[in-house]
Amino acid sequence: MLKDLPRYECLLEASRLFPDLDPSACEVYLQVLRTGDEVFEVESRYLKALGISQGRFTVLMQLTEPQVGCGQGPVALSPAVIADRAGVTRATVTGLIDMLERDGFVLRKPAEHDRRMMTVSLTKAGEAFVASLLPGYFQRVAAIMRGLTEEERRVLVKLLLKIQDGTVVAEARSSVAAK
Amino acid sequence: MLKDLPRYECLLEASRLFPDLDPSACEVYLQVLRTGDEVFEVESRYLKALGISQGRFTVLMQLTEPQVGCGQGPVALSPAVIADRAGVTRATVTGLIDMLERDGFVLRKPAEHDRRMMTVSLTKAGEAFVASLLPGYFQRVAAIMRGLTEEERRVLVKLLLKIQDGTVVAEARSSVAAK
DNA sequence: GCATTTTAGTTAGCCGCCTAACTATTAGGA
DNA sequence: TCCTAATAGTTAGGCGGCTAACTAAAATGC
Repeated sequence: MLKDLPRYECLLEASRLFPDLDPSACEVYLQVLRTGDEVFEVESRYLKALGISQGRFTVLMQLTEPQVGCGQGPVALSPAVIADRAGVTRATVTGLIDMLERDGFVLRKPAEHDRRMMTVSLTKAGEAFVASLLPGYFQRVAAIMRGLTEEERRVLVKLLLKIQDGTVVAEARSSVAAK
Repeated sequence: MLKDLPRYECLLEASRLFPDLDPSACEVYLQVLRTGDEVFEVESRYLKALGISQGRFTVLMQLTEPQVGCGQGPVALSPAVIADRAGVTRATVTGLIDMLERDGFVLRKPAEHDRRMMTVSLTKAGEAFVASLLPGYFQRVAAIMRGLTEEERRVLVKLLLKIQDGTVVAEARSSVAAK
C-alpha cells in the first residue's frame, strides 16, 4: 500500500491545516512502511518463484534455526511456540502447517506427556528444501543492503530500535486514553 | 511475522555454515521488517477501533489528499489511478471500493466521455469520517517518532532510501539471472 | 469500415491473516 | 473429589491481498 508517497512540501502544506501533523515524523513514517514493503516484496517474489510463501518460510526457518547456529539437536516445536515466535495466531499456524504437511515438508506428531499438544518437525524433504533456498535468500538480503557501510547499518539499526520503542510508547498512551 | 528475531551472535554463528549470509545485512533486514510491521500495527489498531482497515483508509486518503494540501478542487479518481498510487491491483481496489460504498463513504459514478471508466469520490459522510480520524492518526505518528531528533529523522530517511535503491538493484539482478 | 488489440473494471477463486467459537485435555481450588 | 478454569489445537467465516479470466468500450490498423 501507498506506493506514491506525498512530497515533503505537501506534508508541510498539510501541517498548516492539521496542527497534529508533524511533517518530518510523517515523512519517516511513510518511508519506513514503504521500505519494509519493498524489502518484503523482493524476498516474497523469490520465495514465490520457488513455490512457497513468507508465512510458510518463517515456519520452516523456525524448525531449521537451531541447526543454523545457536541450536542443539533436532527441532520439534509446538504450534503455540511457533505462533508466539512468529507473532501470529495459533489459528494461522494451523493453516500454515496444514499446507506444509500437505507438501511433505513437515510432520505433526502428538506430544508425549500432554495429549492436548502436537509437535511439528521437518521431514528430510523439508530440510533439503530449506537448504536449497537459503543461499539465494541470503544473497538477496546481502544485495539489498550492499549500498550501506557497516557504520551506516549500525546507525540504521539504532534508529529503527528507537522507532520500535516509540511504537510501544504510542500504544501505551492509547490504552491509557481508552480507560 | 517474525516477532522474535535471532540474536546477532546466532547470525554470526550461522554465517560460518552459510557463506552467503552477511550478518549485519541480515540484522538490518530483519529490523527493517520488524519495525515496519510494528509501525503498521499501531496504526492498524487505531483504524480498526474506528471500524476501518489500512486498505480502505488509503483509498479514503487519496480521495482526500488534494484538500489536505497540494490539491486543487474536488477529487474524483478512477479505480485504476487509485490502484497505481496505492501499488495494488485494480481487482483489490474494486473490493475496497465495494466496502466503502456499502458503508456510504464513497460514490461510484460512470465517467463522462469514456463509458469504460468510473470515477470515485467521497460522500459528505466520507469527508466527515476522514476529518474525524485524521487528528488521532497524526498524533500517533508523531508519538511513534517522538524519540528521534530532526537530524536523526533526516539520516534515517537517507538510509532507508539507500535500501530502496538496493531492492531495485537486487530485483534487476534476479531478472537478469532469470534470462 | 470492420477486425483486432488495448484498456477499464469486475468476477471468481486461492492464500494468509484475523477473531470467535468449539473440543479435548490438564491444572487447581473448595 | 469433583467442578471450574486455563490451555492446546482446530474449525468456521470475514477481509484484503493476489492472479487469471471475463465483459464492455475505445483505439488502432489494414
